[in-house]
Amino acid sequence: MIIQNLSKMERQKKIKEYLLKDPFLSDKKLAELFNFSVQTIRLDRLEMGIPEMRKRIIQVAKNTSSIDKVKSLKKEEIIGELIDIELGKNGIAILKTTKSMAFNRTGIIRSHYIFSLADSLAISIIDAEVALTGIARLSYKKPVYAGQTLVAKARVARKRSNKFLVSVHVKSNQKEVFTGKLIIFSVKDSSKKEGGINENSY
Amino acid sequence: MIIQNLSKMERQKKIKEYLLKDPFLSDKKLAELFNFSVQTIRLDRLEMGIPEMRKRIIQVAKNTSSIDKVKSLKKEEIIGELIDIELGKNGIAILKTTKSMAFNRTGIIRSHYIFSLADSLAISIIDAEVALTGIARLSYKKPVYAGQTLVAKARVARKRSNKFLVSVHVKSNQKEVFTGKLIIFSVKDSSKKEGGINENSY
DNA sequence: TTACAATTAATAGTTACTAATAATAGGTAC
DNA sequence: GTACCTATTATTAGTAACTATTAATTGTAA
Repeated sequence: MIIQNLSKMERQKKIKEYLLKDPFLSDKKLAELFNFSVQTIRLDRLEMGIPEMRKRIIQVAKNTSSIDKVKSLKKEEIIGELIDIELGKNGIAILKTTKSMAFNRTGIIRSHYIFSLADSLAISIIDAEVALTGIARLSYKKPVYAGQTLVAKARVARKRSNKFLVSVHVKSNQKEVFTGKLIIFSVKDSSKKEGGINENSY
Repeated sequence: MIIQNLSKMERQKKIKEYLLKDPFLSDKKLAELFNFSVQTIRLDRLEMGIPEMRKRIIQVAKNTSSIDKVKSLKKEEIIGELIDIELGKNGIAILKTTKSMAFNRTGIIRSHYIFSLADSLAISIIDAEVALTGIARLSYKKPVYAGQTLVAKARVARKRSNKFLVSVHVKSNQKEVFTGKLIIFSVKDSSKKEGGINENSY
């Protein structure tokens, strides 16, 4: 299954996607897959800041792959898939909706699935051992239908002592379907930061 | 000979132990740790049939990455039990919380389970074929611990055309743990429909 | 045609190995 | 003492999957 005739941007986007799905692909295999030279693939990786295969594998093994940085939630506790995170700042999670999340009759996703995505992402980005939701304001903009993929972006808008105001925007096909403002309380601080921002997530 | 054999055996045993704890150790690092040459470590690994570092890491990575990243809420887990309802007016639902709904570390129930209870109850008391949550204000008063039983009471506070303001109060042991105000939109009226009781959420 | 981006090639150096062979230190057996 | 044996260490050649750098080639648009 060789892919051809791709623009540079398209190729880079695809490389990203492929590596998110399968971090075990070497440059050589990618080159064969996309029918470009190994050097081109390497340049692409460099431009996108994606580390080499061996480092990616180590990340996966250590679970340093963004998910492990999360202290409040373990990976099984996160609804959706966490794809990028900067602790204390922001994060992105994706949820692929299915029929089982929807009302049978309409195929519309039940609101609490969307809230669950937003809420667990919001909690994930708090840099604390224990984080609890206190107050939330939710706004559902558009119905989401089973099969649509939701992209949630959360951002710490304000911090006062142990109180975090987190805003979450959920989109499907570039269109906003949900926004929420959550006030989250951190119960314990885990401030033994080990600087390394990014490389973990791409 | 015996003494040396013993030390060799001891070393190999230790290597095994070290690698079980930390599969990321290279031969070089092991050699430094045990103060033996890299070649000796290699021979030890060979004798014990332990693969090289990179292969060990791949094993670890494949194991951990096989974990299902997308965890969704199961129906039985969120629904709770609808114990009383007056369509268009009010309703009561009960949810027995379990460990699987809680943070492992603290045993505190994840907020979206409580919201799910409140939201699906609120939707179910709306006398409409399709009801969707539009806006919600949530307030978590107290942490709920796994094992506690939650009682949710929902009431239609106001109705304007297809817009319902529903307030939900959730208690555990007579104490309020959550309140929410939800604005729910009915999309179609079901007052004439047969079996007008909501399959929507319950 | 020139200019520039995109792509490919080529080269040297790295890590963490495998595989094979050889050298050395120490003891044992007769 | 010499032959033998084991454990250990060293050496060499070769591998995959890179990084980093420089250079050459191809394509395309002004």
